[in-house]
Amino acid sequence: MTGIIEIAKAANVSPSTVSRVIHNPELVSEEKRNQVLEVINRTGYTPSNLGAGLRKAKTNNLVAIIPDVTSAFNYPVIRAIESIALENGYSLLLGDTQELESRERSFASMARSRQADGILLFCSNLPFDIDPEIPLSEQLPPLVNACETSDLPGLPKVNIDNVAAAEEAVNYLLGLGHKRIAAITGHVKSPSTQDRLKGYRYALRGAGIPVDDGLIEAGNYGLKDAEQATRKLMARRDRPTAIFNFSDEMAMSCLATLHDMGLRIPDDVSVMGFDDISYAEYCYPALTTVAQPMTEIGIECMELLLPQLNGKPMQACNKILPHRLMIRKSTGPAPAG
Amino acid sequence: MTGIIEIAKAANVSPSTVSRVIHNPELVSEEKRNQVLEVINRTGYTPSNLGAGLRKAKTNNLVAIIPDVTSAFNYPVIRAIESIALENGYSLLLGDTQELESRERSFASMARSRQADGILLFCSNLPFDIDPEIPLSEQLPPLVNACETSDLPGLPKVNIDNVAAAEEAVNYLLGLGHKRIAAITGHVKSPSTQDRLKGYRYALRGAGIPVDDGLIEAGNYGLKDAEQATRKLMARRDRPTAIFNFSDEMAMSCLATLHDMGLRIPDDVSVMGFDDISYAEYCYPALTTVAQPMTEIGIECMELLLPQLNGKPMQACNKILPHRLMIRKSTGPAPAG
DNA sequence: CAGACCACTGAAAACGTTGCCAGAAAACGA
DNA sequence: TCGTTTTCTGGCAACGTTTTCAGTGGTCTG
Repeated sequence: MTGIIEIAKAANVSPSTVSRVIHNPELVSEEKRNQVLEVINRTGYTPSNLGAGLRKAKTNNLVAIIPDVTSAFNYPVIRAIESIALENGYSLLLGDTQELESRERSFASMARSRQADGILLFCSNLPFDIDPEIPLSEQLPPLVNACETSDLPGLPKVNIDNVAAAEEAVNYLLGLGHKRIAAITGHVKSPSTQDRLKGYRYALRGAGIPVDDGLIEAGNYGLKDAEQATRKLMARRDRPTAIFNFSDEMAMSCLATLHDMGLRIPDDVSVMGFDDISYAEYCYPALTTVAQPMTEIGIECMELLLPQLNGKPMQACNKILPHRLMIRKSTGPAPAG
Repeated sequence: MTGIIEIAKAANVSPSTVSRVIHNPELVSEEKRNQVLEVINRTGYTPSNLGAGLRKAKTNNLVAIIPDVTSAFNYPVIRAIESIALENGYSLLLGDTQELESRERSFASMARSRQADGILLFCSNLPFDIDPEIPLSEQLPPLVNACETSDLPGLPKVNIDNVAAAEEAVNYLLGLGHKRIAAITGHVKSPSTQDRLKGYRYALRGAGIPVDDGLIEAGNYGLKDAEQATRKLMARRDRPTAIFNFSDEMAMSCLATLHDMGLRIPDDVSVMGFDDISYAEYCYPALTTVAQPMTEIGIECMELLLPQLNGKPMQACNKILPHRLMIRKSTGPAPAG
C-alpha cells in the first residue's frame, strides 16, 4: 500500500491522474478528482519525496552550515530561516561543523549528492573547489553566505557592518571617558573579528589614543577563553576601565569573572557585548551591546536564496543590515583617576 | 555528466561495478577498481542520495521535533544528536514547532512522505493518529521521545526523573532554612512541569509545610513571563525567601528582575534554576540549579533510535538519566525573621 | 580429467514519481 | 453537418541508484 500506483488502482484512474489531483487539481474533472481524493483521505497517502525528487531533481532540503550550533547567536537566525523554508516547502538540515573544515566540506557536498538544493553558509571559508576561469554561478549550488563572509567576490552575502558597529561601540565607551579600553575578540582569523578589530582601532585612533596590543585578547567566542582573557587583562598593572567583548556570550563570562574578582560593574569596569542575544537583557548588570538583526539576517538569507532555488542565477550581492547600539547598565563613566 | 552510468561508460565497466566499487570495493578486481576510482576522482562524482534512497527506501535524514529551538537547553542535545547522526550517515533536519500542533504534525508526516527515516520527538504530544488495536511499533516510524515525554506506553523514552530532581532541589532550599519557597513553572500542561511541581509538593509536605498555591506562578519557560511571575511573587505581603525556577532561562530573568528591584541574592532571596545551561555558571550570582545531562540525553536518544533505523522493532523503554544538583552562589540561608 | 567451487562481472528489474505526448470524447463554430 | 478546438485522460519513459541473478572463465580437488 505504498505508492501512487496503488492509489490509482483503488480509484480506478491512472497514476498520472492521481499526480494531477495532487499538484494541479484543476486539470482533473470533478468526478475523478473526488474519487481520488476519497482514496487519498481514506488511506492517508502522502507522495514520496524521494520519487518526486528523483524525477524533478529536487530534494526540498536546505543545509545550514554553522560553525557552532551551541551558540545562542545562531538560533534566531536559524529559526527565521527554518520558518521561511517551511513556508516554501523546504526543510532545513543542520550542519554543525564544530569549526572543522572536513565537516564544512562534507556538508557542502550534500548539494552535489542531491541531498540538498541549497546552502546557507555561516562561515568564511567556501568549502568548494572553484575554478577561477569559470564564473562562480556555474560552479556553485544555490548558496548564500552570511555573518562570517568569504572575501571571494561574486557571492550573495548578508552581514552587518562590523567595522562601523565596533567603532560605534568603542566611541560610546570613549564618550564615557574611557581611555584604556580592552577588547576580547573572537577567532582571530574570522572576518567578523578582523572587522571589529578594525573598528576598534579606528575609534581609538580617532580619539588620539594609541592602540595597545596588550589590551587585545583572543576569546575565541568561547566562555572559558573569555574568562581567561578577562583575568589576564585585569592582572595588568594598568587595568582597562572598559572591556569590549566581541560576543555577548563572552561578555557574560567576562561579567561573571569580574564579579568573581570583586569588581563593581560599571563603577570599576564597563563591559560591552556584541550580538544582543536574548539573555543580554537579563545579565547583571543588563548588558550594553551591539544588536545584530538576527531575524532579519535569516529573512534576508532566504530572500537571496529562494530566487536561486527557482533557477535564477547566483548574483553578487552584499546586503548590509543595520546594527544598533543597545545601551544598558553594564557600561558607565570611566572611574576617576 | 551526472550519474553512475556515465562513470561506468567512462571506466568501461557496468554501473553495477561502479556501485560495487563505492560500497563493496573488495568485490571488485583491483584492475577495474582502479579504473573506476580514477574516473571518480577525476570527475568528482558523488552518488545521488535520491536515487539510492529511492532504491533502498531510505533517506538518511532524521527530524528533530523541538518546541522551541531558541531555548539554550536544546543546544547541547541537538549537537550530540547531530554529531552521532553524522557518524552514522544521517543528517539532522530541524523541526521548530513553535509550540504549534499543526507544525508537529507536518514534521511528523515527513517520515511518511519519505523525507526522513526517523524522528526525535521533544514534545509530549504524539503527532500521529494511532489505532489502539494495532501495536504501536507497527504504526510508527523509528522514533524516540525525550525530555517532554508522552504518557502513551510503549514508546522508547529518554528523560530524567523530574519529580526526584525537583524534590531534591526544594529539599536543598528547605535545608537552608527556607519556608516560603515559590515556584515559577513551565507550561502548566507540560509533563516536565507537572512532574517538577509534584516533586516540589512532595518536598514541602515532607517538611510539614503546607503548599500555598499563591506561591506557584506559571513562567511558561519564557523570559518575559518569568519576569512578570517574579514581580507578582515579590509583590506579596509574605514574600518568598526562595524562588525555584523550572528552567535556567527563567531563573536568569528572575535574577535580573530581583536585581532590578534592589534585592540582594542570595541574602534577601535565593534563586534556583533547572537545566544547567552553559550560561548558568556565568550568572550573577552563579546559578544554583539542577543539571540535566543534555549531551547524554542526545547520545541516549541516538542509542535508542539507531537500532530502529536498522530494522529492529520499536521497544518500550523508559531510560532515566541521572540529574545532579549544582550548588553555586545564588542560594543561601534563609534570611532571619 | 571431470566436477565443484570460486572470483568476478554485467544485464535487468525494481524503487515512486512526473511530465510529455497522443488520443478520446465532448463542446464549439461555421 | 462537418471540421476544429477544448477538456480530460492514460501510456510511457525517465530520474539515478542498488541488488539479484545468471553467467563466464578460471582454479581446485579427488
